[in-house]
Amino acid sequence: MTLESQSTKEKILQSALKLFSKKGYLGATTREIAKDAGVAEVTLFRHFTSKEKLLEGVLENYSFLPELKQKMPEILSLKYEEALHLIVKTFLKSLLTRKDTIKIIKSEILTHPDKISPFFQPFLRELYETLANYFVEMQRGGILKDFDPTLASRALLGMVFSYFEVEEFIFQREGSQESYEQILRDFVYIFARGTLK
Amino acid sequence: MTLESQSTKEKILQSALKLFSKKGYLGATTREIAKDAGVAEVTLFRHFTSKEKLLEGVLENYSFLPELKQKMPEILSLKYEEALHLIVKTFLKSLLTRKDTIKIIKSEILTHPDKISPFFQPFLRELYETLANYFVEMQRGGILKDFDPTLASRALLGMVFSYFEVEEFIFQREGSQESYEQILRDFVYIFARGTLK
Amino acid sequence: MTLESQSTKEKILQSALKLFSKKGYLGATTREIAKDAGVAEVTLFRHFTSKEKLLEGVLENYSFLPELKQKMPEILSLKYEEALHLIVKTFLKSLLTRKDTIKIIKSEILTHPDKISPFFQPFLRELYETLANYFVEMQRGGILKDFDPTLASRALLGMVFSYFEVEEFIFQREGSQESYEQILRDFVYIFARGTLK
Amino acid sequence: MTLESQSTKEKILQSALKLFSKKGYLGATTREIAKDAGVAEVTLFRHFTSKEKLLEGVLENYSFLPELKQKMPEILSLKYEEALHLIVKTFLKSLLTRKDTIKIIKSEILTHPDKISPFFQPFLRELYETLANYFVEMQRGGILKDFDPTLASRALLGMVFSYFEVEEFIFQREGSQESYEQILRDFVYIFARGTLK
DNA sequence: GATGAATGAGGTTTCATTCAT
DNA sequence: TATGAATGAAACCTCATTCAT
Repeated sequence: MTLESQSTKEKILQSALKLFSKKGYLGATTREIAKDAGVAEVTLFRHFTSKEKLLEGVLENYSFLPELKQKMPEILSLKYEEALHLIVKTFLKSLLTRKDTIKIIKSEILTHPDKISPFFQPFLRELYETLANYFVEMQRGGILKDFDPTLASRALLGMVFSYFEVEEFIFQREGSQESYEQILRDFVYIFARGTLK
Repeated sequence: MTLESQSTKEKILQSALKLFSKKGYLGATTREIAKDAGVAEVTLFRHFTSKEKLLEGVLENYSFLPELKQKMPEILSLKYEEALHLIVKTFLKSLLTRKDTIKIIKSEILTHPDKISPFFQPFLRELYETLANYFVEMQRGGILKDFDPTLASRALLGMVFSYFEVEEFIFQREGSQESYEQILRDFVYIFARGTLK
Repeated sequence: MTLESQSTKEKILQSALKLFSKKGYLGATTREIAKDAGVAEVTLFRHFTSKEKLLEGVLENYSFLPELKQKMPEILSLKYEEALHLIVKTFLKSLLTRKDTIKIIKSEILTHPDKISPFFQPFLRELYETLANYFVEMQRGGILKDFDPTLASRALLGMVFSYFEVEEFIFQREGSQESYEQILRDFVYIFARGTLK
Repeated sequence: MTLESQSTKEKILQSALKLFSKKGYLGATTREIAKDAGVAEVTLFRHFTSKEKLLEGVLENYSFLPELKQKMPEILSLKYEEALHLIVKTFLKSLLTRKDTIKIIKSEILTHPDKISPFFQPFLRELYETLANYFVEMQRGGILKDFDPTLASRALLGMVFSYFEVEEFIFQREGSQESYEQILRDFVYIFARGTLK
């Protein structure tokens, strides 16, 4: 029973993620989400009270996980340029994996800032912080120049994110991890030269 | 007559831009757009046939202009780092000016790719091309290293755009030109060092 | 001027006849009638005040003319069966000529009885009367049996009208005068035998 | 459940029949149909998807039934003139019963031939056929002259239908079965004399 | 927990018509 | 006389949601 019901909820969430990301929050109707999930429309409301709660559910459920943090020890043991490469590779991988969620965030931040921001801002801050800490470490080690570490984080991640955004959403290119490999190398090369002492 | 009518059309377009960017295409109703423009709802349809045509009108009307190109001569006469600074400054200025249009593009690309892409892709390609040409010039002059010029364009503009995006849309920080000044300097510094021979 | 204006009015009436008969009174819009007539929509209202007045105009303008009456002398000089044949032939010809008007009458009598009846009832009554008078004449001459002459008129015309109706409107068969020739002969034959002494 | 729902659907169909026949398809609004049926407007759309489907529903639901066929054995056992009388009486009864449906057919055939024809043509053909078969039988028995049996069917039914049409729809006379009795007798008398050997 | 039936509110769009020129 | 621009009213239809089972 609990299992059954969990799975029902899960099915609804998956359909919602799929359809919200394809048609936007307003464009996807509860009717079609329910149909896609194979349940009656009312059942959706049993589980989520309102469409907005469903959106929240989707965002919570599929929230980013700090995979980067988990890789931090490995990163610290690598040479600077290799470390940067691992960082952006991990970042890009998570972007590709969360592509649907990112679509929703991008298209709903405008109309539901109150729903999106509280969940997305902390993630961003922590991401920047984590990377900035790494830069501070390296600056202390005398390896890097004395730049604003948070700003540099945003520069590096920004290059990657913007590239990803344009490729996937503007040019609609469905890139694979591998297809991004060389680009990441080039970005890292420029950034590394620009920040090394 | 023509003047009157143009101004009516213009008023509708402005209201549409405002409301589409605030509430999204589906979230903004023709009723409130008309009301905001101070005309009857039917009048809107006399001028645009359908809501979709209105969206097209908004996008066409407020289309980006290659202000960068116009500045190219001046850019070529400056020292590399100063040139980069002028480039990103011009770019950011246009982002801030077109903020509402960008909002619409970001949130509707998902659900109206057919409407948005044809108008946005060429602009992007030309933007990258223009900047890449500058890099090629500088590489020929022996000033820059031998990197992929288009990719580098995207790296530089990506940093700026991503920063702009996060500030304005995620952190909702209504930044002025001036408030971005130092950040642009820092980005340019990193990028310049990373690309100079 | 008067000529010009008459011709404008006439063009509108023709377009209205055409479109009312194709799409019904409600189905045809003033916009498309005006467009078909090659005038601005407002011009139509200059000439007819309202859509209803336009319908009246169409009905008046194209009203049936008692072509039968004009043929009465000839009819009286013919043998009974030949006379009947000329009568139904004349009747059918007028049906085929007025087909569009008949369409309108059939489809609008329901929703505009007040507009249609006053114009159509007198015509019918006169038609029946005229034919009945002929029957009375022939009964007095001892040629025909002693039946109700008006009822017999309606029987004869009813056969023809019903056939016409089914062919043209139900089976959509655009018949020519000639294609009806034999059918009329058969109808007349049955009716003649049924009424002759 | 099923019963409840059937009754709701039935109520809507009845109101639609009533209002379509009174005001025409375009003249009757879904709003008033729903109101007349005592349900919300949306409910109407839950059951019929679109106004056109509702029209189809009305036509299907109230389709003519070949009551004539059922009476065929009795007819065959009667004398010719009595047989004809029973035939036209049955026909007229069905016309009076289906008056509303006939109104709709008459007024919408023009604008919805695709909806009406497929449902009405087969009925007509079968009606003509059934009656023609009777005439053929009688011709074989040497009782009737050698005329085209289908044409004769249309002549007989045409007289009756046309009379009905003019009375009910043009003269708006709401006739009862009885009021038609004598007229039918007269029609039958003429037709019988005209076709008997 | 799940659902078929029902709904109030509101969406885009079209219509006949008027105003000002 | 003729018209381009504007409109109030209302059309069909859809949405998220509730009720009763």
